[in-house]
Amino acid sequence: MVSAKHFRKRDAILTYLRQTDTHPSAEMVFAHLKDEYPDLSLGTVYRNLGIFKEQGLIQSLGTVNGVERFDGNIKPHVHFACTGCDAVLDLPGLDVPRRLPSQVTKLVGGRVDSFQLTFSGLCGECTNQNLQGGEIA
Amino acid sequence: MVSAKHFRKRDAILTYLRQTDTHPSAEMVFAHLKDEYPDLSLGTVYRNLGIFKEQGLIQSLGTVNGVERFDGNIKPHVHFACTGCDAVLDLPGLDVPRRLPSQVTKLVGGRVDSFQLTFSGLCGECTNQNLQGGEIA
DNA sequence: GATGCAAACAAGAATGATTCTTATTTAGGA
DNA sequence: TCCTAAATAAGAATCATTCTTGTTTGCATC
Repeated sequence: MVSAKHFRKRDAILTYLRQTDTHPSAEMVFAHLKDEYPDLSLGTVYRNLGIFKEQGLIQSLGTVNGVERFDGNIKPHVHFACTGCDAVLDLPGLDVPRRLPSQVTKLVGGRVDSFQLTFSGLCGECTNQNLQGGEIA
Repeated sequence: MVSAKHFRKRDAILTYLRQTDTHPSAEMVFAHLKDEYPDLSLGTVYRNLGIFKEQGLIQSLGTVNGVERFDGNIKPHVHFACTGCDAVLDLPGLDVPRRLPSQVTKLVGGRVDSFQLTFSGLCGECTNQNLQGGEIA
């Protein structure tokens, strides 16, 4: 049995990361799983996120507003980060330049493992809210 | 006089960021300027980096190993981060795809302000060290 | 079924980067 | 000279993240 009782919480963390498209932080993962696993601790989430990252099962998107965000989808793809609501969205269908990594390898003279392309700005929702309300402060 | 005595340290911070290509952290800026300004405080560096960032005079490259790195060059360009020695290098001459931002704007339905493309891996120096010594631990 | 071991875990302490607070100093104008 | 606002130093406070310690769980062996 791959998913023994022993690994229930660990599996739940990984499963959630693979299901969601919210690119959650450790805190967000914790909040989501707290209902189903009332005795889950934030430390356990952090530890397992670290393990998954090390194993290459998930990827880190770097920090948004000082908080690290994670992605269960490890295929290279492009992200958009909203500076208004801190949402992180996938940008599917955007082709990532294929030639670039090998160009980089030549330039650096080392080894290129991965890359990360993130656009940032205001998402549609935040833009609309700004236009309607006008109450930014 | 634009650069009054009052703004000496502030100017020094910005000037250093514009001169160097090391993409320093707050701590690194502080260490560099400490010689010339012995009574500079780390808090002043942080505060001014924040101000510059807000004013768009510098850009943040996000965190490398949990530490935020800054760049005095605000023109869009590509970076390489070495996971071995935490160096961050410019990759000049790499063309950033021009069509992408407008594509993103359409997809997101909001506003795109900037993007960030960072490759990561082992730089040439770290690769050589690994090959020679073999002593990674 | 009892025993021992190793992985997983909870809880909270500790760390480290970053921000905030407070009181002081400086520059420039009235 | 006096006043005001910006800049500053120093250290306290905060917050995300990691580490430590002791406990529990599952599994293999007896």
